[in-house]
Amino acid sequence: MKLKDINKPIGLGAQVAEALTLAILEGDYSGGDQLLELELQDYFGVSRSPLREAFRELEKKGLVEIIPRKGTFVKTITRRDIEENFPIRAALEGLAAQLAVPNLTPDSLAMMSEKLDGMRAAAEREDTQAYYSRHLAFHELFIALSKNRLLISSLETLRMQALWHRFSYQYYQEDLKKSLADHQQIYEGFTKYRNQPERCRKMVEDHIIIAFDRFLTYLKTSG
Amino acid sequence: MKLKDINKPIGLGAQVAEALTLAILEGDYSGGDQLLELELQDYFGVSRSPLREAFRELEKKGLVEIIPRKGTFVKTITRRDIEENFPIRAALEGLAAQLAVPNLTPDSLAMMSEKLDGMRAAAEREDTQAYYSRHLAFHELFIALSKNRLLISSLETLRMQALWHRFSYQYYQEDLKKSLADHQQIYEGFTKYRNQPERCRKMVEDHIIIAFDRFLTYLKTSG
DNA sequence: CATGTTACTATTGTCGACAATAGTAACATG
DNA sequence: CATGTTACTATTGTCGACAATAGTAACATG
Repeated sequence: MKLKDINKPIGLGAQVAEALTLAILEGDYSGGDQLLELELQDYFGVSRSPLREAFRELEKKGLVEIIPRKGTFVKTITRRDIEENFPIRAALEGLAAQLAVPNLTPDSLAMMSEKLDGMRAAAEREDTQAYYSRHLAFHELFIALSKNRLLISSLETLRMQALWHRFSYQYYQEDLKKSLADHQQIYEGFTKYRNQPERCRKMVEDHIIIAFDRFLTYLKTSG
Repeated sequence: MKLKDINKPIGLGAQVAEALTLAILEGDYSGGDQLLELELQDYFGVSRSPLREAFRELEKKGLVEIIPRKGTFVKTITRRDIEENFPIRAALEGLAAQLAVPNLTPDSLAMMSEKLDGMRAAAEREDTQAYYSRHLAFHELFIALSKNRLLISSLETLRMQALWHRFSYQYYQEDLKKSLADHQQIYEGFTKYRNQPERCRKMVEDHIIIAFDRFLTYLKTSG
């Protein structure tokens, strides 16, 4: 029998951390903004202990920088940050794909196909929002199948930062058709190359690098 | 002109975190041990605030696990942890090598050669301790040359965990000659394949995977 | 004896107060 | 006027106290 984790108690610190994470991801703060303890203390109605705990949590996620004796500041996303993030994600998602191959079951392939259908539907009605979240879920599928917990959690952090970048450049609209075709190919690759993990790795890695290139091109032409 | 970072003030929390990090890495604690606030409060002569801050720091480094309402516990290193760590490190150090290639200067190659000499000297007098620390420095050279700060800091964490593993299995003695030959080859690879970053990547990645295999074999035959 | 309840203890969670510091503004000095 | 000094304010750092909880032991109940 498999027992589910009993739900952990969630303290004030964790709650505040979650609220602040959302606020930052949604762009309520600008890079460089200081998170003032006194102010947030009033806002959330908690004392400074859980607040500072929350700050640590945010630091771990890479959303803020804590400078001793000065304060906690929302990180500024620079182009360099993006350029540093992508190659790492490409390497690690590629690795995840490779490790996922031996764990691919008909079931999991069916789930991927399902997500793909959802993406296609969203693309057809040009619902970028829906497309994007399903696209994230698609990636999460094979990442989870890598069964490497350290890899999964590392990618979670890296991908959150990428998500944040995305929000910062919110006018960026993906070419949904191109992206869909890419993912269709990845799915087919997983079905075809069941005995070539290395090939699946390269496939996913290249996919992310190409998406990155498109993004960079967008930055150049629009900025 | 390049200005050096002015030295950041270092609070009690950071000091305690450093002391505890060393204690854990050196094996003063066993996996599963609880870090009691009251006890450490007496030991370090600080109050609980900086102590809890230190716990967060340790959690970020992956050395402890904080369970709400129960406490902070030293992580237990399992074989699975090691098995999860190595492939990620291999992928990322490989990437670091690839990114380092365009930044390789005669100077930096000379430094690598120097480190290599130090390793050779240590290997000849069978000084495993010295060999190991120089070996770490050798890797750090090309990691730094990747000039990708996110990659550098990610690898720092991953490599610390590996270091910790090593301490846990302290009877593991590397075959210094084999290891030295490997690194000699890596150095030569960097000098020869200056226009083949991909090749350097594969070279370093394979190196770590092979070292990992040796380690696993050791675990099997000795455990 | 099996189970439920209560009381107690050890520990973490949260709070508000005071200390220390960084940054700034006003003033003093030559 | 340029620089040094002092006083003040806003903010983070640290502390000790009380609250809440988890875990255990003792007891009660049928």
